[in-house]
Amino acid sequence: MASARPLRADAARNRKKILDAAREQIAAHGPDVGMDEIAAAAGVAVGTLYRHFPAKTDLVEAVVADWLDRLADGLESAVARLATGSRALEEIAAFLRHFLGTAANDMAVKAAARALGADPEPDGPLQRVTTALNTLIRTGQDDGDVHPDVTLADFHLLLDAAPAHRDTRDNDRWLTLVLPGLTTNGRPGPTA
Amino acid sequence: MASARPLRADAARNRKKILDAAREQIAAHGPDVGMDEIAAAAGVAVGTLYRHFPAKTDLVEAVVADWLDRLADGLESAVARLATGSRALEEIAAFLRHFLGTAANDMAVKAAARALGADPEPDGPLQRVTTALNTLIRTGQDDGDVHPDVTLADFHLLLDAAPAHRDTRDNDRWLTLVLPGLTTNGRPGPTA
Amino acid sequence: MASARPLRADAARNRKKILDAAREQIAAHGPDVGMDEIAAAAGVAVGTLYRHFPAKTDLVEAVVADWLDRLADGLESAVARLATGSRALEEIAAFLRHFLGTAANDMAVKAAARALGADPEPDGPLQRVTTALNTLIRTGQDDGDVHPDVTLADFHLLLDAAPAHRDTRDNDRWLTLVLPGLTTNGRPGPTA
Amino acid sequence: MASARPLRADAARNRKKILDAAREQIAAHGPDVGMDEIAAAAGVAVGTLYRHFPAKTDLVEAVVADWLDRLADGLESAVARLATGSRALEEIAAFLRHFLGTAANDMAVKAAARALGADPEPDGPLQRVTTALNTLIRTGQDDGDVHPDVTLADFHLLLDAAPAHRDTRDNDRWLTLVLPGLTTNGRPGPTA
DNA sequence: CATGAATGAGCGTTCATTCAT
DNA sequence: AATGAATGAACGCTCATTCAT
Repeated sequence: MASARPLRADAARNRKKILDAAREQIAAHGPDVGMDEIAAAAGVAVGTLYRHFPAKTDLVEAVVADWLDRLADGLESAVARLATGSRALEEIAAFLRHFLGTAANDMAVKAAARALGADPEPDGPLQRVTTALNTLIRTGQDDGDVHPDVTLADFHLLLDAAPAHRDTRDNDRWLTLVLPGLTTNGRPGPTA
Repeated sequence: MASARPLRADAARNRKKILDAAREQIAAHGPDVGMDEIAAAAGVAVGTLYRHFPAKTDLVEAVVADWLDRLADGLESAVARLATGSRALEEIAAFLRHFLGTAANDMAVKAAARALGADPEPDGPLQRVTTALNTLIRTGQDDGDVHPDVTLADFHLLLDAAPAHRDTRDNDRWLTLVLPGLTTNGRPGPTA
Repeated sequence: MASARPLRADAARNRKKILDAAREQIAAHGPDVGMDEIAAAAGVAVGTLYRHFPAKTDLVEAVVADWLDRLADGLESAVARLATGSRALEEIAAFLRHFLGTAANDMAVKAAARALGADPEPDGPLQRVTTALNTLIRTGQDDGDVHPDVTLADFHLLLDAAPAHRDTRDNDRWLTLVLPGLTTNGRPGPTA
Repeated sequence: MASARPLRADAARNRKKILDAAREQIAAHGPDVGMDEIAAAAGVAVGTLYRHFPAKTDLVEAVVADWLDRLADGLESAVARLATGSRALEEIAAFLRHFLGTAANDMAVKAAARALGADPEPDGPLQRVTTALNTLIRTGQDDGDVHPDVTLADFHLLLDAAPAHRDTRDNDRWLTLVLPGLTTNGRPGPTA
């Protein structure tokens, strides 16, 4: 049972072009870029855009889902690395750093992170992110690195409106400030 | 000799009504609310809005300035309390908590925080905020509580990304996570 | 039976200030200047402006009437000079030249000339202009200078289309082109 | 390879409908008619207006250009007729008469004539008008009919604010009054 | 009477969305 | 299925006019 539509080859190609163009345009000019501009950037007509995404909302959601997919890929790789001796806290830090870097995707990412709090439809990319992140957190806690009261919700809280600066220095500094709160070292908590 | 124009009693009342309505509407529906809606919420006609604020930009800026004014008041009180034995770190925490609470102002506040990085016109409310916050930081560092490498820019970084939730529990949790990074305890830094 | 209202001294002064300001502003920025701008230029508040002229139309009409008054003054002087041997055709030429010069009043004058076709309320300034101009025409025809078929309507026709340039050279050239059609020399007509 | 875009059949039809409606509306109610009114008169939505003419300015310019195009057609036909024995002065008179008749286009024509003094972009309709008119003038001068000092600028002067009456009688009379100034008969000039 | 703040219809323009080609 | 022209509600803003002070 394929998910409703197998999608012809050229249609799939168009879908990708649109998604890429949308990400770029939204990143470059904020979420208020016109549909026409996105269409032009994708090299298609508006009509085509609407054939793939019935409303602007749908397009934005698809961009976010696309982005979450990549995040999930990264996180699952991180989880895999745990088996080869990598330390969970370091992977978490790397994830945060990567998130902020990607967040050069700026405005769109905000909406994306906001979606982190939304309904995680089973098997959706959000579910994969959630699962992988939870694994990292629990492992980090087992290692004694991550503070025992840390949950997924904390990441939501921190990343919801993460600094969308494209300045690496700012991102690094933000990490420096925020990481202690997640660790046993920085916050000798109830369990310590 | 008031600053340029004494402003008639009823005009001043209207100005306040508009500012209040604008804050509420922007908080409720984001910065894209129509001027007509703000006017309706304020119980005046659009023309009146424009008499007081020549362009939407000016209105938003005024809302932000208004909010910064209150922040400055709070911060200066905090600075004053230092003289009576209050501890700077505690005042900083209180300030952050207050900021998040006020930030039920939601979207508008974001713009405000963003303005923290903007040009601090001398004697403007931003200048007052800056000055007071710097005093708190420096005092906290002299107390040995605040990490020596913390600067005003760090607050900008953190507050820019502050969760604009109106949930007190979330706000408290955010503070718990973020505070360690600002202290010598949480982050035994280079100086320690 | 004074014409409805004797008008207090200061009110009369205000009326004049407004009229002058209106002429200047309309001349300078076209007939679309805002009432506020005219009021400001007159040094009064809009309300005062509306007390004197219930609608913008009335103000413009008053400006035109004012201008016609001056024209009438000039024309009546011209008529008076006929008695001392002045030639009517020359006076007509002088009048046209003066009209064009005044027309540096530009846009407003157009409306004025247009009004020349409007209802000439008895004893109004338009009536004076009409009477004097008719006298000049008839005298010029008696002199054998002005073509016998020329009427007041011809002046309306020509002046309606007068170039509202402030360039004297253009005005002189226009006169050169137009004058022959009004004379027996230039147009050896049916009677000649 | 048409000039940039071939334009779909229906789009071209709409463009014409809009241009026609604009000419009519502007003629009827002056250049300040609302875009909505023009759109309604054309039987399209405002958006369509803006698709064809990005700003009101562009629409008005197009109306003028359209009108100049027709003028140019007429003038070039006149020039062509010179070869078949037609007299230049008569063609000039016919042109003026036609201009005034067309000028029932009223207000729009004013702007058009004003444009006559504007930059004659090469190959634009204005250029064609200029060229043809110059030919007529020069030929008329060679014929000994048109006064030797007459130039294109004189036509600009006369037509700039030509009587936009739609009354044929008025137009004929205006021509009668103005023509002598352009001829050697009416104005026995320096050369005569 | 003068003042100037308030009114609100109207304007030019944009843009998500629809639909004829 | 793709195209891009058409739609029309909505927006920010202006300005002649009214009316409380």
